[in-house]
Amino acid sequence: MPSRTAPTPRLSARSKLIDAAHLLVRRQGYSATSVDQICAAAGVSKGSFFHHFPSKEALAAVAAEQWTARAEELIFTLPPWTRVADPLERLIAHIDFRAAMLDGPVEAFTCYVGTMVQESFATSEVLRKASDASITAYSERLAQDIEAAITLYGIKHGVTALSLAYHVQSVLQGGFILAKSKADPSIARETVGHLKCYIKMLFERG
Amino acid sequence: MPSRTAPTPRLSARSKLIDAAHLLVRRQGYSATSVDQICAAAGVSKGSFFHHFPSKEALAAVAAEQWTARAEELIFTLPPWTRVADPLERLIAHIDFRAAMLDGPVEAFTCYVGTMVQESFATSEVLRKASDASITAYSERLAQDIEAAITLYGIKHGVTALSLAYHVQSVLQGGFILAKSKADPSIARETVGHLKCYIKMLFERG
DNA sequence: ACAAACATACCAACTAGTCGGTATTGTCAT
DNA sequence: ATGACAATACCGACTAGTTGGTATGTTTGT
Repeated sequence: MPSRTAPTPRLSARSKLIDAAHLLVRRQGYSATSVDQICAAAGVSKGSFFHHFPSKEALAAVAAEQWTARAEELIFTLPPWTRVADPLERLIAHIDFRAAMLDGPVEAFTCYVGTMVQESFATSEVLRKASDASITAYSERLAQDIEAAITLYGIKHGVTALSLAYHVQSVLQGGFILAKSKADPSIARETVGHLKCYIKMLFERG
Repeated sequence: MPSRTAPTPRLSARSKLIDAAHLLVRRQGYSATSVDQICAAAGVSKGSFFHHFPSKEALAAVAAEQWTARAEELIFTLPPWTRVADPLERLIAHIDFRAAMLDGPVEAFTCYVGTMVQESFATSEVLRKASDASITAYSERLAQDIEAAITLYGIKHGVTALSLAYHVQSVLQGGFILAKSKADPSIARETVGHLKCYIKMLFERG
């Protein structure tokens, strides 16, 4: 005799909660997102929530780790241009890719950890560090490609790879804020255009 | 006979509430800041709060206007370099000034409206528009100086004044996020350094 | 049988906002 | 100057609903 309730693939509640956290926090921010909301969006009961996570803060921190993994895959692994041989070409393709992502509803391309750290940097070291880890991982990964491009082509003004990688992060995060305030991603694409222009000038043959 | 209670300069509760909102929202974000907290920080009762403002949202919107006025004065009027004759020199001085501001505790130099819009863009059109108005006002004001510099010296790649002004905003806002995640302003100064480098290259004689 | 996964009912603390009232002010006739 | 009067500024207790988190179970896979 089959059980009444569906077989419910186990361990899925956990990842559904993380997905829901990504979705809701990107849309409303961390504080404005309640545990009940996350549970409802994930289709999971509150008891289940606190079975998997000791607190809302703990879920948010795990969701930050997950966000890093997701970005690594979506931005540094899956796209075909990540296998382009020339590192400068790869870097420019990276910028173009980030610009192309800036389309559709704002909450679909903005950054989970960037949104979260704004509200939590002063009140939760756990969340601040989780956000920092994600941003740092992205920047250090990107710095590898930049470093290779510098080695191959040189760069003006003694710019360092890691510093430029953080600058890329900065322009993206700032672009998200402008896109939010205008409810329109075009301004963010424009700002990333400036970034591309800057990088190309840095690598131009003097 | 003097009255027992102090003369209490009237209308001060209103501005004290606005100041408290700036302080607390920059530190904790909008949602995490309660009306009670704002009242306590301002030394004002809750009854008084709702006498001056119909809602928390309304205070936040008025505080955004006030933030614009404050920025206009602090950044575009008071500093002596705003009277430098050469517009390009003035623009570079502006960037240097913004970089120099990035010092001390993070919540002391970050942006009230940038923080607020992150959480409210999807849930409150009132706050989104109030934030946008502030960011737009800053950018359009800065674009005047950039326009003058372009007229005088020309610029590479057909960059427009307003677009570059928004790029400046973007880098600043992004720098704030990095500073928050690292609990250290130095990374933000570095990113503004890249911005300065970009602008100088754009205006270099070809 | 056993532990992990899930659910429901519940709690104390906190939330934005209301309400009835008091204190302080400026205005104006005297 | 002074007293009457209305308007504005201010106060703190209250409410209805929400918050993160807990306590106590039931279901499920092995």
